[in-house]
Amino acid sequence: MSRIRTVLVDDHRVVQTALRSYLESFPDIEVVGAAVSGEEALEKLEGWLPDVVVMDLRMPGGMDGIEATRRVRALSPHSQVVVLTADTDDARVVAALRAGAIGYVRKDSDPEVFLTAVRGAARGQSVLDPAVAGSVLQDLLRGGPLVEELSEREKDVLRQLAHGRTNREIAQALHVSEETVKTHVGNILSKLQLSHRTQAVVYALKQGLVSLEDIEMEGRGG
Amino acid sequence: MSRIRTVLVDDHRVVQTALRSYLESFPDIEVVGAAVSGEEALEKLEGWLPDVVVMDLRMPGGMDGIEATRRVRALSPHSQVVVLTADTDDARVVAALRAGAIGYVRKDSDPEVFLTAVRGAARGQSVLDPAVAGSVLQDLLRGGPLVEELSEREKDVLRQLAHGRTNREIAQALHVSEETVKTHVGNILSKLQLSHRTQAVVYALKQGLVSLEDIEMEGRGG
DNA sequence: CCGGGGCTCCCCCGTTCGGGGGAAGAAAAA
DNA sequence: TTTTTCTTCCCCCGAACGGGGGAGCCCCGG
Repeated sequence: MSRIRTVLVDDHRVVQTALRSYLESFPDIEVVGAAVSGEEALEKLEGWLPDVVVMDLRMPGGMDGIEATRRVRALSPHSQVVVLTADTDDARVVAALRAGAIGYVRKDSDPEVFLTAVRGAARGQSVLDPAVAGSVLQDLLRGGPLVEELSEREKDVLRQLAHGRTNREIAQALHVSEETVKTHVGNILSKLQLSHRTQAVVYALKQGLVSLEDIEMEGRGG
Repeated sequence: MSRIRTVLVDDHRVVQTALRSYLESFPDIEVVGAAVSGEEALEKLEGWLPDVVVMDLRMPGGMDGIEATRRVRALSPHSQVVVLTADTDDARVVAALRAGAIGYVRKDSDPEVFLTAVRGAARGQSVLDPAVAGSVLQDLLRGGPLVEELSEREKDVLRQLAHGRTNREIAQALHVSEETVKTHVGNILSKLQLSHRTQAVVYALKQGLVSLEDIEMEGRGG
């Protein structure tokens, strides 16, 4: 039986290299490629022909791990995606599974779980980290992430909200009237079933719509 | 010359195991121990007698990597601490260096940088990730993180803010009047030189005062 | 063709925020 | 000791916010 062709997608190159070293210490696993972004992974995917793609959810740049998972599955249905992430947030895990991931392992899990997930994925078996499988399934049952219900414009406004801007500032940034922004904010809160913009910001961050690192603090010296 | 005695402190056990595999592939490095928390590392430190402690900043539990670094240095001055973290936020890096770390490497750096930092630390040399060394130095010059200027009570309020609560809700949670909360919020914004509570929330998250994972979304159907 | 959704803008209204001021007690620092 | 800081609470006021309504425009799908 041939070795499991594995690809690593993680923007943390130190971690990526370490994972490669770890996985290759097992004779049944072969690391045939690695990428630091979803874009890079997709470019090279057809050249690698992997059985398993180990995907980090949290990545900088335009494409996050969820979107990357979706496209990997579309481009190469044979390749199974195992999500390996530090994320403890159920919402994003659920989104990843919806996007076509077959396995999910947290970085703080026992390494044996990770190995099992990779080997399982190669056989088409789903291995979910037991630490969160329960709550994730609950999430799946009770409906998907509400962000996806947001229109593009509403996501724009939500991103602006996450920068701590007022309606007026958002109006200027997006070149619309303050009234329009009010409408969007109202619709966002309504769709997300929240009541304050502060909650919307936390929600945006949890969903990965914006990254904390992307936010330059305004209005302070420094 | 004997091998560099190294200890890994990272709550991500998958990553920790992978790093061990990676480091041990080099003949001059020996991994003599590993811990998933600052507490565990300190307990076993004197048994390990490491030359280098590789420390992740972001860890759950009572002690974070910064406090752990401080105590490692106090308990075993021979052991040099290299911070290895996904954190892209300067503030916490500066805090870690203040706490006595000699090296700092981001997880998305070139693995070579990490190796250099470990080997340098063993010789007492400081290796700072060039990707951020500049901005970190600026931070050091312009003074420490503003959070430290906040009183305990103000941090309590800031944590509440991060949950998207209104002044009234915070008042109930902390068992004080709404007026008191208003005072605290005002002082927080003033001290942090911000103008909206939403910005304060982002600030709290960036500083690690609260973790995104700690925040249970309220006010939505779930 | 007509309906629905998205984007834009406007009105009104009550609530929440943020900033200004002051004040009292307790605890810690000078 | 005096002084400062922290914590608590109160006042007033203007600005910002959230919810409700309506309206016109465009585009896509039935």
